[in-house]
Amino acid sequence: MEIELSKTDIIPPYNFDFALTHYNIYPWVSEEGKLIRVLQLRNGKICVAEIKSLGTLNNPKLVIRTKPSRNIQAEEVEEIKEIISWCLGLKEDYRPFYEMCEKDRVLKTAMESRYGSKGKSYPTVFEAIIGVICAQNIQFKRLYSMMYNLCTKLGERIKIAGKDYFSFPSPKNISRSPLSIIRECKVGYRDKFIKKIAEIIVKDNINLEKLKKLSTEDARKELLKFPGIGPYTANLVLAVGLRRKDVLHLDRFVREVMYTFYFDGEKVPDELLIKYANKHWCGFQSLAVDALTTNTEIWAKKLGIDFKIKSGARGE
DNA sequence: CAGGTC
DNA sequence: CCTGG
Repeated sequence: MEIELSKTDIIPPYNFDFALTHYNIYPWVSEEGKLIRVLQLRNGKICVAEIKSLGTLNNPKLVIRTKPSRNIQAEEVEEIKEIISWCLGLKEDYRPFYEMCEKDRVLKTAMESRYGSKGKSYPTVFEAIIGVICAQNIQFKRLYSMMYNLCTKLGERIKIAGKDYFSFPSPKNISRSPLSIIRECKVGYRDKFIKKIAEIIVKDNINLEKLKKLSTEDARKELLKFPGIGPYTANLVLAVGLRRKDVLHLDRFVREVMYTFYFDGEKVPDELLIKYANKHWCGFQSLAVDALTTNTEIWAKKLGIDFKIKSGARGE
């Protein structure tokens, strides 16, 4: 089954190549020009979506091929299209953000090589929450192995052309797996949080997708109720799980980048960083931070700065 | 010993 | 608190 997405589905500019080469956290996989991932549909069905580009930056066109190809209902096709559109931000208009970058020499430089890129987000709020919890306290690249382990040990397996693919595990799967198995995924102290959150969702029958309809403030309040979710995790979930642009997460990488490029290398208190972001990147804080923390060591050279922390966006 | 949370 | 650096 092939699904085509063109002008009416994608707001240009759209840079598919960026999506293909950055932040491919399992179950996202990039293979031979195709972006692949397993999806679990509302009715529980597991399928694989393979996305490739046939268009250009200003005339984007994507084709989604779904496997297995048989027995896909019309409403399932629609659902797959919606999921992919959401994850890749196809309907997001980033032009106001680019306009803002024009006035910021650092952001302008950071965005130069990724014009038309749109942040990749998680298909479900649940996957976003677990993903961000795994992102606490680590160098970014470790996130890849944690998510890979969770999927291969606890996700659903599907074989396509002799190759195994895994879905991101459902709350139910996680909630009923022993702590020791979750621990084996090398998630460390996060194991209890991950299991606890899954248990709460199953026991209280919570539909996390409803958070997408709430205001950023209300959604944040709901997120903070879960164990293991503090201000950092809540804000990053809002950014990568709910596509909120007006949130800021401060971790060591973000702090370091802001000190270096906006405060002359001086370590200033968080309050000042927050104030700066709100003032200068108003409404686009999360997009600015995304730009600043992606391939930093590469574009920093154009500004004559030798930035020491590696970004991890490309997954090494 | 990070670093975000408890 | 875990784990990788």
